[in-house]
Amino acid sequence: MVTIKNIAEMAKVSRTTVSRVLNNSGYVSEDVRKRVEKVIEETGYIPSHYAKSLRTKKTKIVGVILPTIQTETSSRIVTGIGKEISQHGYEILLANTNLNQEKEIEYLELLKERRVDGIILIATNTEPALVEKIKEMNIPLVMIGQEANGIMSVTFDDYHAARELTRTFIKKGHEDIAFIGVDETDRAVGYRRKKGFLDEMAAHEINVNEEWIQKAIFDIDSGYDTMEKILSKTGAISKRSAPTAVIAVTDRLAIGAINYMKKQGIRIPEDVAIAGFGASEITRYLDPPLTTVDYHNEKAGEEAARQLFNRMQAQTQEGTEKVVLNYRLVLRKSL
Amino acid sequence: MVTIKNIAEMAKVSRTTVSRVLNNSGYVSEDVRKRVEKVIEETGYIPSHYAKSLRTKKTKIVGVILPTIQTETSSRIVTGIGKEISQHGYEILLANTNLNQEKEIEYLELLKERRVDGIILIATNTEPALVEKIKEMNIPLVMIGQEANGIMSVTFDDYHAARELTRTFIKKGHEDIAFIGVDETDRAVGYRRKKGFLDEMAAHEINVNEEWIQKAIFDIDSGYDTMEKILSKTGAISKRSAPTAVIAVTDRLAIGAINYMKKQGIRIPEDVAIAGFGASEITRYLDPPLTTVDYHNEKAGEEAARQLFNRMQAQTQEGTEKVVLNYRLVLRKSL
DNA sequence: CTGTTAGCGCTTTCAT
DNA sequence: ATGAAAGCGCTAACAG
Repeated sequence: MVTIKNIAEMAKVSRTTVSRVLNNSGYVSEDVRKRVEKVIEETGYIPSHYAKSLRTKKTKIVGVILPTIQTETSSRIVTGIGKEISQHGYEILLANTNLNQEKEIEYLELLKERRVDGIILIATNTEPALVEKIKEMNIPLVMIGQEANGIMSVTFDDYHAARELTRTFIKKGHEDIAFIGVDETDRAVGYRRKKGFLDEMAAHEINVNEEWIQKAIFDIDSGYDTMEKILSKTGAISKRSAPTAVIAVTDRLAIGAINYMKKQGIRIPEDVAIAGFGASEITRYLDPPLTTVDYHNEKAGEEAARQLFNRMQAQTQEGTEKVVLNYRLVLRKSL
Repeated sequence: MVTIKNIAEMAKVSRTTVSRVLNNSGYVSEDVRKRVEKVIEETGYIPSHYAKSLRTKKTKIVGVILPTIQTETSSRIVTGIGKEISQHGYEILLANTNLNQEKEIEYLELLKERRVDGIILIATNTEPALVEKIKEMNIPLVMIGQEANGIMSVTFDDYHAARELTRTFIKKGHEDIAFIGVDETDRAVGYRRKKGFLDEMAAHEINVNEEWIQKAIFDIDSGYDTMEKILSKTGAISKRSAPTAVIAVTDRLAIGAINYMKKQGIRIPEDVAIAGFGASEITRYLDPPLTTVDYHNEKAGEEAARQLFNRMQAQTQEGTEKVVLNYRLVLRKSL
């Protein structure tokens, strides 16, 4: 592999000079520059980025830790991050935990070993062990999707989105609304969306039927099963014996629920209205098209990258700006 | 940032010794090892991976170039790659071209600059400029999804998958089959799948209606539009005036086509049968569930990683093994 | 405008 | 069993 030293010798200049033409820094006379460039051209020399890093203390890499790349949310966020950072000559080092929470901490260490300039964490939880680890890392880090004390974050306005969505159902005359949620260790998806729903119901003084509030896991089949469970419950509190509407905390859960209902001959939205969260591409093409909440995931990725760069420039570890992105209700025929 | 030198001083040993305990290489007496480990523990020292790379000439990074991460194919492949390489202490450096072909070549240079140990390219074309660039790169590289002379690859058996799928349609009594393809610069998806279709039709001596063979681009709406176009054509060659079946080269195209047909009141599969390729998750949950071809994308990623490691170990740049993965027809109600 | 020198943090002979 | 010395490829004072 040809090095800067070889180039210097061949062009009969010093390594410094070669470095200067490489980086367009300092003075280099035209003819020397030409000579050096010619040699570089001929040899196909490509400078070693990590040798450079050793001196400059900058790897120009940001580590991205995520629970899985196989959701539209994640892949859109990663796309957004990539767009923003590539403009600054940065690249993404990918750390996929495959939903294994322990690996989040492992990967933080790994990324430190790699001396990444910053980290973006697409989080699914805010467990103390994780938060603590992040704080002792001493590397600029921004979290997406969850927020925690003293950590920079870009989050979605889950609470208000859930409230507004719920309000929309209520306005359409629904009172018997079922809710398919997920575990509350996921503060954003599990806790806040549910709280938004409950608070809005309470604000309208509508009783909720506890049996219609169920917890699922993150996949389509679970939406199916959970819907079955809900419909098997009689409405002890409610006037009616079955809900007229369902709010699912993700589009996939909603799709599963719809599948179960269709199988039972329940018409959507005539018999039961439904909505999800996430605005996954397919929701537009479902029959009927699914009402959902668009969170601008790609923007979130871009924004997180911008925040990260801000912090990286500001030499300080102080300040923990948090940005909360807005959302957009996508009203479609399912409601 | 604490370095190996600091540790050495604090433990009153040489850097060499610290290095030895770090890497479990050579002899280190028990008490010295203990002493060093204690200091490492106390200081929270984490060795710099790229400083190590500078000496060892191994970055333990594989670059992954892909057209977009926002398809299930890509994200599954990346997951597969990640699983395989993380077992060897490798990480993924992500290079997302966002469907900009020129960037493929740009990123090859970038990855070389980063001195990645190997590259996996999820390819959408095999243009001469690209192939040439790859060959002069002198870095182990395996291509996924496309194949080219002298380049290692992991590909899907598009040709036979298309033939078998077509045969299945024919066996069910279909002769008037429309085909929604894509541009043939994509040899795998555009050319091979089409060729498989045509050859199988020819083998059964069934005439194809040229007007029912249309070219789309890679999105759902294009499937919709193309289906509209096909149904607007009268069947000049065929006995009937409209196709009784449609083969779309991707699931998304099929979904678009289905949406158009549903809108026209065409029943599936009673009036028109349809199938796609890719086995995207949603196909199971469509109404009716979509017949499709499962290509085991995650396995493809793993396999590509394994091939890459083989090549990286074999010091030679010789040999260009190509593996062709098998597929699985997923027969569902849409056919 | 150009070169000399030193050093980033690590590993690897080669001695001892 | 441990250490000294050299060097990986690059950049950054500092001289001149």
